[in-house]
Amino acid sequence: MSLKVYNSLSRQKEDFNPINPPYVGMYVCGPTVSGESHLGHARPFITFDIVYRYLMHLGYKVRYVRNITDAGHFEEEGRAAEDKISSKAILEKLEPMELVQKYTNLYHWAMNQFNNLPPSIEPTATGHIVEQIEMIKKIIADGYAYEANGSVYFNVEKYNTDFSKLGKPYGMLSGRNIEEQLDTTRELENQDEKRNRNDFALWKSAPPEHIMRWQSPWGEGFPGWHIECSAMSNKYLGQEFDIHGGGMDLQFPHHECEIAQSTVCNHKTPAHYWLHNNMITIEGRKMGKSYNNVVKLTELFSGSSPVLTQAYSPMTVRFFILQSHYRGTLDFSNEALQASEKAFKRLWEAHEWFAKYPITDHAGTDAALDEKVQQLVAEFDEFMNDDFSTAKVLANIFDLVSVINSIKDKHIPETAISSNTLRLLQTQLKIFIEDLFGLVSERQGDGNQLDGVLQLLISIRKDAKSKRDFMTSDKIRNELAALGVQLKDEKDGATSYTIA
RNA sequence: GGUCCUUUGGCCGAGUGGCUAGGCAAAGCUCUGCAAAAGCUUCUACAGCGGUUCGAAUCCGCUAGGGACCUCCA
Repeated sequence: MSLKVYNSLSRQKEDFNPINPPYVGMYVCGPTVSGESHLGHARPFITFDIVYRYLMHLGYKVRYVRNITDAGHFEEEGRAAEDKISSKAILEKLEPMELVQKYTNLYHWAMNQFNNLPPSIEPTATGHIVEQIEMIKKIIADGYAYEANGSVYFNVEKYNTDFSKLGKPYGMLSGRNIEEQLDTTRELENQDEKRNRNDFALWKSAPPEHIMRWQSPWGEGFPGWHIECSAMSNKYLGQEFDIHGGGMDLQFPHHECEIAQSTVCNHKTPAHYWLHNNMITIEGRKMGKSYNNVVKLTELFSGSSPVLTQAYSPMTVRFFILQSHYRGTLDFSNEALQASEKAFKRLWEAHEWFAKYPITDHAGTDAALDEKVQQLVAEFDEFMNDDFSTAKVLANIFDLVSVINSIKDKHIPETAISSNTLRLLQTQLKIFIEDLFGLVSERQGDGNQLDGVLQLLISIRKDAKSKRDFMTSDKIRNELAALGVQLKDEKDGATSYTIA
């Protein structure tokens, strides 16, 4: 059974066959670090983290390249105006790299909170100005770009005419017909420099107040919005590579432009498989700056956004995202997040208990149950191979959580299921929950000292209970609960605790 | 205006022709000093209308609602 992925280019699920197995090259569009990451940004990075982890699980050697866009317009609220006053001392002026550093750090912090694996290479746009200029030169030399007032534009019409003959029209990824577009595109600034409305900038001449600028054959300026991904994917993954990922909103024009640029330079469509995650919505609308409905990740984790009734942990969010398919929209609401929070807790507690469960050799007494467990486990791979259906895997895992809890509470004897099946379950749950889904324990603060104190309180409470002194035992339990420590009397007489 | 997508139970969300999705919430029971947790049971939906079919949430058409992209955007 092999992996199938939905390819936006062909609009269907295809067998995944890398160009040069066991190697796989994957490029994912990273963030623009001119502001703080929000919940919407979490989706692609968690989605492609799962893709990355699963490809490695299948034995591929993956080079995962995810860029950081740190070139362009960089302004911080309240500081933008100051910057234009040239007489300011250097430390008072807006230094773009300071912003880049600040938001890059925050972004890395958030990725870490989500337990996303770092990519193999994380190139920056500003670190690849030379490569971008070289690529632009090549596009001009081939006749597909022209200069105007120190800016360079890609000639979309010429590209479309020439490459349509080769079956690669502009718009092939997003399913757009460029001829139809001409009358529907809105009026933009600097249209006069362009020969055609569909043309896009490869290099922009920098006006005097623009603080990020580089020397180029066309004068001082900065690269266009699409060229960096072409230049960096080409450099680190080659002219042709396996997977290109990103959010659906990047399909047009960003990815379309990437295809055009790379195709001119290399005469090849850069990526074989284009994977796009769908958007996170809030009350049915896409989360985005223009809608004024963003929930920043720092607000999400601290609960400080006005739309949040409480804080949600990184694992709750990760679990929430995994419960849906990456190609569908996912609607955010407090109710939905709270459901995920509880569900994740239940899943994790069962997994944590079962992972340490000592299994002794025995045959199973309940063949039907044994078979059901095996079936549920076997389907993990099947579902993941079907375009990364994490939601279905989780549904199966919850069926298994019931089985595990039944064993824990002795509603089902351990011997019902054969030790071989139990061991398989143990192994596979660890692989899928921890290694592939990247879920981790959220328990914090259970250092040795704290644990010792709690064990002491539990022991005092147990003595009180045995003397039927429920006043004392309830006082301990209730006051600990008020402090966020919840005690739980287990079936075997022991008491466990969880810290909120 | 153009292109495309979508509409699943109180909420979130899988699912593309016949078989229980799953989670959360709610109700009952079991367990229990009480509580929490857990287990079992119940709630069995597919926007509306029409068509295709032995059979449709799933395919087709129409109607209505919602959304995305066309502009920086994950």
